[in-house]
Amino acid sequence: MTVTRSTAGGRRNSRRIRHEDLVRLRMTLGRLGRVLRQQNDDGLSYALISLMFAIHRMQPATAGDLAAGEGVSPPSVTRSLNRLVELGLVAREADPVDRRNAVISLTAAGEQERQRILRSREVWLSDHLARLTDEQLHALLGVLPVLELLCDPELP
Amino acid sequence: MTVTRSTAGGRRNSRRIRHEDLVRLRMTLGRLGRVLRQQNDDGLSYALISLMFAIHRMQPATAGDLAAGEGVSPPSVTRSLNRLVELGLVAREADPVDRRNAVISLTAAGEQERQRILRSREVWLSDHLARLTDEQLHALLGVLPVLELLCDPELP
DNA sequence: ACCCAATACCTAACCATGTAAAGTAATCTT
DNA sequence: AAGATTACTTTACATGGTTAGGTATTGGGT
Repeated sequence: MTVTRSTAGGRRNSRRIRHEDLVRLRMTLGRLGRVLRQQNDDGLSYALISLMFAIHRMQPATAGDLAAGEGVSPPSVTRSLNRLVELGLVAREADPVDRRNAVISLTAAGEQERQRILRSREVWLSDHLARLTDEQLHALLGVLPVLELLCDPELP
Repeated sequence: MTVTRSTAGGRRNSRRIRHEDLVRLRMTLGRLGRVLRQQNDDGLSYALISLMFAIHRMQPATAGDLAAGEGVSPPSVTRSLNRLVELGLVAREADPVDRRNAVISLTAAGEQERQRILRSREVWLSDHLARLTDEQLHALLGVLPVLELLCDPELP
């Protein structure tokens, strides 16, 4: 990114973002989400895929962990887990120490599927990123931490 | 997990995006979408709000225009429109020239509501953007066109 | 030892919103 | 004028989110 418009006034709140930019940003982010949701790798829905990745990340995780991690209610996770267990992608067993906990992990098949999806996603994203110039790509990656910060749930 | 893959098919990955970055980008964008969907301005759902903005943008629009614009199927739009008409926010009338077309527009109440939502969204986004440094904010706005390009529906 | 509150998950019922398939009315084509 | 096309709607279904309430397990206070 090479644009370096300096804050001429110097006032901290002069950082006022142009109305139009706000709207545009909001709309674009919303749309991106929709597009990504729709790109579901033939077979599993977005929610299930997302959950599998969460499991992989937190393995071994309890159902509650996953709900918190996904920012979703426990019943929602329970239902999704049921589906994944049915499909043989996920194993759910009782924690021997505290039998209230459901300990969740990917089965071998689940891990395999996860990797397949990963590859497929990469292809998809790569195809889309291919439309960007080098600078654009660089800028996008540079902004990643900012995007992460944006969806970090703090402010209500 | 730091493999850089350069797939066959060639040119597109000559840029060698790091595997890890791809995953991170994908995950972050997905998460952002979820977060934004949840921030619904008390009352109307995300889909309805989004539709209202589309209407405003394309006014006067036909139902088909809106479906295309929202990247959603016609029945989905029809139902959402029904709801908005019920709520008195949207007017639907037959095009006198081609009576197959449903001409859609915001009512006065709809426009008022749209502006209310706009303000509310701005507050939300502003609050979140407030956590960014000046450079981060700048970089984010700079990347906007890139994000727009990303969700532009071309490649299947 | 026993009861009771808290915890962790599940079940049930509901809602929103996406889809595909079939229906209806208007228009266009030949 | 008949049939094809177009634009929207209706219908039926799937997914995934919610809240409310149920069940089993744990652990602390008496």
